[in-house]
Amino acid sequence: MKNSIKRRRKVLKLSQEELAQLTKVTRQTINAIENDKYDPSLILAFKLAHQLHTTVNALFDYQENEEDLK
Amino acid sequence: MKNSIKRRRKVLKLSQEELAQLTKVTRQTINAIENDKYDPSLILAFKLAHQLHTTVNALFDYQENEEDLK
DNA sequence: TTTATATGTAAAACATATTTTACTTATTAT
DNA sequence: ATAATAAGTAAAATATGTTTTACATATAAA
Repeated sequence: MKNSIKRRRKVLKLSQEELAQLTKVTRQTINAIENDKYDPSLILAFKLAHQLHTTVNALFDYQENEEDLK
Repeated sequence: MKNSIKRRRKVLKLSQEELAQLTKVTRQTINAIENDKYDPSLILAFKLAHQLHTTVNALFDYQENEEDLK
């Protein structure tokens, strides 16, 4: 699932490390999610949306044909 | 994290089994999530929101003080 | 009141998300 | 050009989410 974390993070002039601290995960987690290694947990998605001043639905680009994925 | 899946599912007169099939998970997964055993993955949260005609943010009740949870 | 459908629950196996540690490359500032 | 900060990546360990199988209870229909 695509997301606009990197773009929105840069708008707010935050480093991966700073966003990691704000959401209480490691920098590697932020990096992996920005680079589509895996999707975050639901609660981390909410924290990211909150810190980036948006909603989960706006931050993540869910496509109908992702129906088969977990 | 609380959610309003059961309530919204009943509005649409769907059984847990039917919602499970629509979102391509097992009935036990729906049951566990409705009864707050664990939170769904992000992609399942999107599928549930979609089938229940709502958004992830509206379906799940994220609270700021859940900051410490994963 | 028996039968069918729906819901609650549990353990083991399996899949995915996150941390930790560590090293590398890229970008920015001095 | 060197130093500092930021970003990309990876393997192993741990945590969490999902399936499978199975059984129990509750609710609705015949």
